Amino acid sequence: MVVFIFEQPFGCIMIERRDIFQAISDPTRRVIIHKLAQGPLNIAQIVEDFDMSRQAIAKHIKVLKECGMISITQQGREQVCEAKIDQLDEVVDWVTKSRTLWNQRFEKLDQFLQNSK
Amino acid sequence: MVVFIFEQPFGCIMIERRDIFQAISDPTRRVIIHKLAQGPLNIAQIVEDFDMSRQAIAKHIKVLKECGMISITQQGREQVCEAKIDQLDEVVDWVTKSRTLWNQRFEKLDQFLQNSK
DNA sequence: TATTTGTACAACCAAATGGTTGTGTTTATA
DNA sequence: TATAAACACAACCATTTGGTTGTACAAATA
Repeated sequence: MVVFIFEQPFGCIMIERRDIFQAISDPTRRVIIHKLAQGPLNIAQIVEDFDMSRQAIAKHIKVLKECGMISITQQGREQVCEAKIDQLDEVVDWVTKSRTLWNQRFEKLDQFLQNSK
Repeated sequence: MVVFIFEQPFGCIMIERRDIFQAISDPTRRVIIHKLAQGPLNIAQIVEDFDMSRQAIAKHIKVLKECGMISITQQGREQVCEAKIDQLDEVVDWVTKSRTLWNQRFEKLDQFLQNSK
Protein backbone atom coordinates (compact mmCIF):
# COMPACT_ATOMS: atom_id res chain seq x y z
CA MET A 1 0.00 0.00 0.00
CA VAL A 2 1.23 3.46 -0.87
CA VAL A 3 1.59 6.03 1.83
CA PHE A 4 1.62 9.67 0.84
CA ILE A 5 2.83 12.15 3.39
CA PHE A 6 1.53 15.69 3.03
CA GLU A 7 3.14 18.46 5.03
CA GLN A 8 0.49 20.39 6.88
CA PRO A 9 0.58 23.63 8.94
CA PHE A 10 -0.02 21.68 12.13
CA GLY A 11 2.13 18.66 11.41
CA CYS A 12 1.92 15.69 9.11
CA ILE A 13 -1.15 13.91 7.89
CA MET A 14 -0.57 10.51 6.40
CA ILE A 15 -3.03 9.29 3.83
CA GLU A 16 -3.12 5.73 2.68
CA ARG A 17 -4.31 5.25 -0.87
CA ARG A 18 -4.58 2.28 -3.11
CA ASP A 19 -3.24 2.97 -6.56
CA ILE A 20 -3.95 1.79 -10.05
CA PHE A 21 -0.92 -0.50 -10.09
CA GLN A 22 -2.41 -2.42 -7.21
CA ALA A 23 -5.73 -2.59 -9.03
CA ILE A 24 -4.21 -4.47 -11.96
CA SER A 25 -1.76 -6.58 -9.95
CA ASP A 26 -4.28 -9.36 -9.40
CA PRO A 27 -5.19 -11.60 -12.36
CA THR A 28 -8.83 -11.89 -11.24
CA ARG A 29 -9.14 -8.11 -11.15
CA ARG A 30 -7.62 -7.85 -14.61
CA VAL A 31 -10.29 -10.19 -15.95
CA ILE A 32 -12.98 -8.14 -14.19
CA ILE A 33 -11.63 -4.97 -15.81
CA HIS A 34 -11.70 -6.61 -19.25
CA LYS A 35 -15.27 -7.70 -18.68
CA LEU A 36 -16.33 -4.25 -17.56
CA ALA A 37 -14.46 -2.67 -20.48
CA GLN A 38 -17.12 -4.27 -22.68
CA GLY A 39 -19.97 -2.71 -20.77
CA PRO A 40 -21.39 -2.11 -17.29
CA LEU A 41 -22.34 -5.13 -15.20
CA ASN A 42 -23.75 -5.72 -11.76
CA ILE A 43 -21.86 -7.86 -9.29
CA ALA A 44 -23.97 -10.97 -9.89
CA GLN A 45 -23.20 -10.77 -13.62
CA ILE A 46 -19.49 -10.48 -12.93
CA VAL A 47 -19.56 -13.45 -10.56
CA GLU A 48 -21.14 -15.67 -13.25
CA ASP A 49 -17.86 -16.25 -15.10
CA PHE A 50 -15.80 -17.02 -12.05
CA ASP A 51 -15.39 -20.20 -10.09
CA MET A 52 -15.28 -18.18 -6.91
CA SER A 53 -17.66 -17.03 -4.20
CA ARG A 54 -19.68 -13.86 -4.62
CA GLN A 55 -17.99 -12.41 -1.55
CA ALA A 56 -14.52 -12.92 -3.01
CA ILE A 57 -15.52 -11.05 -6.16
CA ALA A 58 -17.21 -8.35 -4.09
CA LYS A 59 -13.90 -7.79 -2.32
CA HIS A 60 -12.10 -7.39 -5.64
CA ILE A 61 -14.81 -4.94 -6.72
CA LYS A 62 -14.22 -3.00 -3.51
CA VAL A 63 -10.47 -2.81 -4.23
CA LEU A 64 -11.12 -1.68 -7.81
CA LYS A 65 -13.43 1.04 -6.54
CA GLU A 66 -10.91 2.21 -3.93
CA CYS A 67 -8.28 2.38 -6.69
CA GLY A 68 -10.59 4.56 -8.78
CA MET A 69 -10.63 1.92 -11.49
CA ILE A 70 -14.43 1.54 -11.48
CA SER A 71 -17.46 3.54 -10.47
CA ILE A 72 -20.56 2.05 -8.90
CA THR A 73 -24.13 3.26 -9.23
CA GLN A 74 -27.10 1.89 -7.35
CA GLN A 75 -30.00 0.77 -9.55
CA GLY A 76 -32.74 -0.65 -7.40
CA ARG A 77 -31.16 -3.55 -5.58
CA GLU A 78 -28.37 -3.78 -8.13
CA GLN A 79 -24.87 -2.36 -7.86
CA VAL A 80 -23.88 -1.50 -11.42
CA CYS A 81 -20.14 -1.37 -12.01
CA GLU A 82 -18.58 0.66 -14.79
CA ALA A 83 -14.90 0.66 -15.75
CA LYS A 84 -12.96 3.92 -15.77
CA ILE A 85 -10.51 2.89 -18.47
CA ASP A 86 -8.87 6.33 -18.59
CA GLN A 87 -7.32 5.56 -15.23
CA LEU A 88 -5.02 3.10 -17.01
CA ASP A 89 -3.28 6.07 -18.62
CA GLU A 90 -1.25 6.39 -15.43
CA VAL A 91 0.17 2.92 -16.04
CA VAL A 92 1.04 3.67 -19.65
CA ASP A 93 2.61 6.97 -18.59
CA TRP A 94 4.83 5.14 -16.14
CA VAL A 95 5.89 2.55 -18.71
CA THR A 96 6.54 5.30 -21.26
CA LYS A 97 8.74 7.08 -18.74
CA SER A 98 10.67 3.85 -18.16
CA ARG A 99 11.19 3.35 -21.88
CA THR A 100 12.29 6.96 -22.32
CA LEU A 101 14.92 6.59 -19.62
CA TRP A 102 16.00 3.34 -21.25
CA ASN A 103 16.39 4.96 -24.67
CA GLN A 104 18.26 7.93 -23.23
CA ARG A 105 20.71 5.42 -21.81
CA PHE A 106 21.75 4.43 -25.32
CA GLU A 107 21.90 8.04 -26.44
CA LYS A 108 24.37 8.69 -23.68
CA LEU A 109 26.39 5.70 -24.83
CA ASP A 110 26.31 7.02 -28.39
CA GLN A 111 27.54 10.42 -27.19
CA PHE A 112 30.33 8.72 -25.30
CA LEU A 113 31.35 6.79 -28.40
CA GLN A 114 31.15 9.96 -30.52
CA ASN A 115 33.41 11.82 -28.09
CA SER A 116 35.83 8.90 -28.03
CA LYS A 117 36.49 9.15 -31.78
CA MET B 1 0.54 -14.92 -7.17
CA VAL B 2 -0.62 -16.37 -10.42
CA VAL B 3 -1.19 -20.05 -10.78
CA PHE B 4 -1.23 -21.52 -14.24
CA ILE B 5 -2.62 -25.00 -14.66
CA PHE B 6 -1.34 -26.96 -17.63
CA GLU B 7 -3.07 -30.16 -18.64
CA GLN B 8 -0.53 -32.95 -18.90
CA PRO B 9 -0.75 -36.56 -20.16
CA PHE B 10 -0.34 -37.86 -16.63
CA GLY B 11 -2.48 -35.34 -14.80
CA CYS B 12 -2.15 -31.71 -13.87
CA ILE B 13 0.99 -29.80 -13.08
CA MET B 14 0.54 -26.49 -11.33
CA ILE B 15 3.21 -23.89 -11.81
CA GLU B 16 3.43 -20.81 -9.69
CA ARG B 17 4.87 -17.81 -11.45
CA ARG B 18 5.27 -14.21 -10.53
CA ASP B 19 4.24 -11.90 -13.32
CA ILE B 20 5.19 -8.47 -14.52
CA PHE B 21 2.08 -6.88 -13.01
CA GLN B 22 3.26 -7.98 -9.60
CA ALA B 23 6.72 -6.59 -10.34
CA ILE B 24 5.35 -3.08 -10.82
CA SER B 25 2.68 -3.21 -8.13
CA ASP B 26 5.04 -2.01 -5.41
CA PRO B 27 6.10 1.68 -5.45
CA THR B 28 9.62 0.86 -4.23
CA ARG B 29 10.06 -1.60 -7.09
CA ARG B 30 8.84 0.99 -9.58
CA VAL B 31 11.52 3.39 -8.38
CA ILE B 32 14.13 0.62 -8.67
CA ILE B 33 13.03 -0.05 -12.25
CA HIS B 34 13.32 3.64 -13.13
CA LYS B 35 16.80 3.74 -11.64
CA LEU B 36 17.88 0.66 -13.55
CA ALA B 37 16.32 1.99 -16.75
CA GLN B 38 19.06 4.61 -16.68
CA GLY B 39 21.82 2.04 -16.46
CA PRO B 40 22.97 -1.08 -14.63
CA LEU B 41 23.65 -0.83 -10.91
CA ASN B 42 24.77 -3.18 -8.19
CA ILE B 43 22.61 -3.69 -5.12
CA ALA B 44 24.62 -1.33 -2.93
CA GLN B 45 24.16 1.47 -5.46
CA ILE B 46 20.43 0.86 -5.56
CA VAL B 47 20.20 0.89 -1.76
CA GLU B 48 21.88 4.32 -1.58
CA ASP B 49 18.74 6.25 -2.54
CA PHE B 50 16.41 4.42 -0.19
CA ASP B 51 15.75 4.90 3.47
CA MET B 52 15.48 1.17 3.89
CA SER B 53 17.71 -1.73 4.86
CA ARG B 54 19.87 -3.48 2.27
CA GLN B 55 18.00 -6.69 2.92
CA ALA B 56 14.63 -5.12 2.16
CA ILE B 57 15.93 -3.87 -1.19
CA ALA B 58 17.54 -7.25 -1.86
CA LYS B 59 14.11 -8.84 -1.44
CA HIS B 60 12.61 -6.46 -3.98
CA ILE B 61 15.49 -7.25 -6.34
CA LYS B 62 14.71 -10.94 -5.89
CA VAL B 63 11.05 -10.37 -6.80
CA LEU B 64 12.02 -8.31 -9.86
CA LYS B 65 14.33 -11.11 -10.98
CA GLU B 66 11.64 -13.75 -10.47
CA CYS B 67 9.25 -11.64 -12.53
CA GLY B 68 11.81 -11.49 -15.34
CA MET B 69 11.97 -7.72 -14.98
CA ILE B 70 15.72 -7.61 -14.39
CA SER B 71 18.76 -9.80 -15.07
CA ILE B 72 21.66 -10.17 -12.68
CA THR B 73 25.29 -10.83 -13.54
CA GLN B 74 28.06 -11.51 -11.07
CA GLN B 75 31.05 -9.20 -11.36
CA GLY B 76 33.59 -10.02 -8.71
CA ARG B 77 31.83 -9.53 -5.40
CA GLU B 78 29.16 -7.36 -7.05
CA GLN B 79 25.70 -8.36 -8.27
CA VAL B 80 25.04 -6.11 -11.24
CA CYS B 81 21.34 -5.59 -12.00
CA GLU B 82 20.09 -4.66 -15.44
CA ALA B 83 16.50 -3.79 -16.32
CA LYS B 84 14.69 -5.74 -19.00
CA ILE B 85 12.44 -2.93 -20.11
CA ASP B 86 10.94 -4.92 -22.99
CA GLN B 87 9.09 -6.98 -20.40
CA LEU B 88 6.86 -3.96 -19.79
CA ASP B 89 5.36 -4.52 -23.24
CA GLU B 90 3.09 -7.11 -21.65
CA VAL B 91 1.61 -4.39 -19.46
CA VAL B 92 1.05 -2.04 -22.37
CA ASP B 93 -0.48 -4.88 -24.39
CA TRP B 94 -2.94 -5.53 -21.61
CA VAL B 95 -3.90 -1.87 -21.31
CA THR B 96 -4.23 -1.62 -25.09
CA LYS B 97 -6.56 -4.61 -25.05
CA SER B 98 -8.65 -2.96 -22.34
CA ARG B 99 -8.89 0.26 -24.34
CA THR B 100 -9.82 -1.65 -27.50
CA LEU B 101 -12.67 -3.41 -25.73
CA TRP B 102 -13.74 -0.06 -24.33
CA ASN B 103 -13.81 1.57 -27.76
CA GLN B 104 -15.67 -1.36 -29.29
CA ARG B 105 -18.30 -0.79 -26.65
CA PHE B 106 -19.13 2.58 -28.20
CA GLU B 107 -19.02 1.13 -31.72
CA LYS B 108 -21.66 -1.37 -30.65
CA LEU B 109 -23.76 1.45 -29.25
CA ASP B 110 -23.36 3.34 -32.52
CA GLN B 111 -24.49 0.29 -34.48
CA PHE B 112 -27.49 -0.04 -32.20
CA LEU B 113 -28.40 3.59 -32.77
CA GLN B 114 -27.87 3.20 -36.53
CA ASN B 115 -30.22 0.21 -36.62
CA SER B 116 -32.77 2.06 -34.54
CA LYS B 117 -33.15 4.82 -37.17
C1' DT C 1 -47.88 -12.50 0.50
C1' DA C 2 -44.08 -15.74 0.03
C1' DT C 3 -39.99 -16.50 -2.26
C1' DT C 4 -36.11 -15.51 -4.85
C1' DT C 5 -32.49 -12.35 -6.06
C1' DG C 6 -28.80 -9.00 -5.26
C1' DT C 7 -26.31 -7.38 -1.93
C1' DA C 8 -23.89 -5.97 2.64
C1' DC C 9 -21.43 -7.04 6.79
C1' DA C 10 -18.68 -9.75 9.87
C1' DA C 11 -15.76 -13.39 11.44
C1' DC C 12 -12.37 -16.32 10.26
C1' DC C 13 -8.21 -18.37 7.99
C1' DA C 14 -3.83 -19.52 5.49
C1' DA C 15 -0.50 -17.58 2.84
C1' DA C 16 1.98 -13.76 0.95
C1' DT C 17 4.10 -9.29 1.56
C1' DG C 18 7.29 -6.01 3.13
C1' DG C 19 9.95 -4.96 6.48
C1' DT C 20 13.48 -5.95 10.42
C1' DT C 21 17.92 -7.92 12.75
C1' DG C 22 21.67 -11.17 13.07
C1' DT C 23 25.28 -14.08 11.20
C1' DG C 24 28.44 -15.73 7.86
C1' DT C 25 31.17 -15.73 3.40
C1' DT C 26 33.68 -14.06 -0.35
C1' DT C 27 36.17 -10.37 -2.62
C1' DA C 28 38.74 -5.97 -2.73
C1' DT C 29 41.64 -2.86 -0.66
C1' DA C 30 44.63 -0.25 2.89
C1' DT D 1 47.47 -9.65 6.43
C1' DA D 2 43.81 -7.15 8.52
C1' DT D 3 39.86 -4.68 7.35
C1' DA D 4 36.08 -3.08 4.77
C1' DA D 5 32.69 -3.83 1.23
C1' DA D 6 29.15 -6.50 -1.18
C1' DC D 7 26.50 -9.86 -0.60
C1' DA D 8 23.62 -14.36 0.89
C1' DC D 9 20.86 -16.79 4.09
C1' DA D 10 17.84 -17.35 7.92
C1' DA D 11 14.72 -16.18 11.53
C1' DC D 12 11.35 -13.26 12.92
C1' DC D 13 7.31 -10.08 12.81
C1' DA D 14 3.10 -7.28 11.75
C1' DT D 15 0.06 -6.41 8.23
C1' DT D 16 -2.19 -7.32 3.93
C1' DT D 17 -4.20 -10.29 0.70
C1' DG D 18 -7.36 -13.37 -1.17
C1' DG D 19 -10.18 -16.53 -0.12
C1' DT D 20 -14.01 -18.91 2.86
C1' DT D 21 -18.66 -19.39 5.51
C1' DG D 22 -22.60 -17.53 7.92
C1' DT D 23 -26.15 -14.14 8.76
C1' DA D 24 -29.19 -10.48 7.57
C1' DC D 25 -31.83 -7.36 4.72
C1' DA D 26 -34.08 -4.83 0.98
C1' DA D 27 -36.02 -5.18 -3.60
C1' DA D 28 -38.13 -7.80 -7.37
C1' DT D 29 -41.07 -11.35 -8.69
C1' DA D 30 -44.28 -15.50 -8.70
